[in-house]
Amino acid sequence: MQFEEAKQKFISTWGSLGTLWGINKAMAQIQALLFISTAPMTTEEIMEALQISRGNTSMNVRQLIDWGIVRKESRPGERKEYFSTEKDVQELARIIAKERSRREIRPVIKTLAEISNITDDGKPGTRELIRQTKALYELAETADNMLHKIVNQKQNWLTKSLVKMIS
Amino acid sequence: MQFEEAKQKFISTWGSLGTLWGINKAMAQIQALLFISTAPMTTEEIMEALQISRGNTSMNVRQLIDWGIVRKESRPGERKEYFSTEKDVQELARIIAKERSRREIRPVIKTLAEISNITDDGKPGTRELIRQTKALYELAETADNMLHKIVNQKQNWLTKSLVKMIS
DNA sequence: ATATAATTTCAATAATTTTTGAAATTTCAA
DNA sequence: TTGAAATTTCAAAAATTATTGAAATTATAT
Repeated sequence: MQFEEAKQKFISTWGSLGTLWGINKAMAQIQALLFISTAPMTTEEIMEALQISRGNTSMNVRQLIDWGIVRKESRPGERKEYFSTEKDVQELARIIAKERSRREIRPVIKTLAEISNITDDGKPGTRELIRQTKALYELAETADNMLHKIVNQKQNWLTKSLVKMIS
Repeated sequence: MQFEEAKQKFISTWGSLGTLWGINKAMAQIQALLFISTAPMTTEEIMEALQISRGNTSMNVRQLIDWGIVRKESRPGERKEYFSTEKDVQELARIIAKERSRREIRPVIKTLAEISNITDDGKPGTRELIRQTKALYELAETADNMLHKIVNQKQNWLTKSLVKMIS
C-alpha cells in the first residue's frame, strides 16, 4: 500500500467511524485530513483534498471548532484562515469524551433520574418502570464517571498500566 | 409525571439514544418497550404500543435477536411468538460492548494497523501518517481492551469500587 | 394433510440528513 | 475608507436511511 492509498483509506475509515463518536462523515473526514497533515490547511485546500463544497467545508470546520478539536490561525499579511487539529490522541480522546458526555449522556441521565422518581402507585407496570430506569440510571452514571476518570488520568493510560490495574 | 407519560418518555429517550450504541430508532424503542414490560410481548402488541408496521417490527426484532439482546419464546398451544429482552443492565452492557467492538471497533483497529505498517519512504507526509495512525491504533486497542475488562468484570462494577480504584 | 395464523421479505415510498452553490455578509490589506 | 478576498448562510437538491404494506413464505393446531 502506497502513501496516497493509505491516506485515502485513513480518511475514509475515520470518516465512517464518525458515527461512533456522534459526528457526520464530512466532519470526521476533515478532522482526519488535518490529523495527518504536516501543516495547517486552508478552506480551499480542504475542499480540494476531500472534494466537497465550500459551504460544507465552512459549516463542518466551524462545528469542529465548536467541539474544541480544531483551531483557527491567521498569518500576518494573509487574509485567509488556516486550520489545524489537536494532534495528541489522548487530548483528543479527552475532548471527545467530555463533549459527548455533555451533549448526549448527561441529558439522558437527567431524564432517567426524572423518570425513576415518579410516584410509585403500586401497579406492576409502574413498579417495573421505576426499577428498570433506576438500574439504567445507576449504570449510566457509573459509566460516565468512569469514562471521565480514565480520560482525565494525568499519567499516560496508553502505557497499559491502568489496563493491568483493573485486570 | 404519570405512568403513561413516563413510559412514553423513557421509550423515546432510549430510542433517540440508539445512535449512541449504533442501532436505529425503532430497534432501540422496541428494546426499551420490552425492557420495562412486565411480560413478554407479541409482534401485534409491539406494533400497537409503538405504532409501527408489521414489517418494521419483524425486521427490528430479528436484529435485536441477532445482537443477542432479545429472546423469542413460544407457548404450547399457541402459534405466535413472544419476545422479551435481557433485563439485567450489566449483562445488557456486556452484550452491547461486545457486539459494538466486534462489528465496528475491531475492523477499524485492523485498518489502522495496516495503514501504520506501510513502508516509510522518508517523506514528511508518510512519516506523519504513520506516526499518527500508530498513535490512534494504540489508543483504540487500549480503549477496546479496557472496555472488555470492565464489562466482563465478575464483581459488580456498579458498586463503584472499580471507579474508586482508578480514581 | 390442510387451512390458516404468523412471520418474513422487499420494492416502493416516506422521512431524514447531508451537501451544494450562489447570494449575503464579513474581514482586512492596501 | 474601499474593494476584493474570504467566509457564512440557507433554501433547494441530492443522498441516505427508515418505514410501509402487501405478497410470499413458513409453521403449526387441528
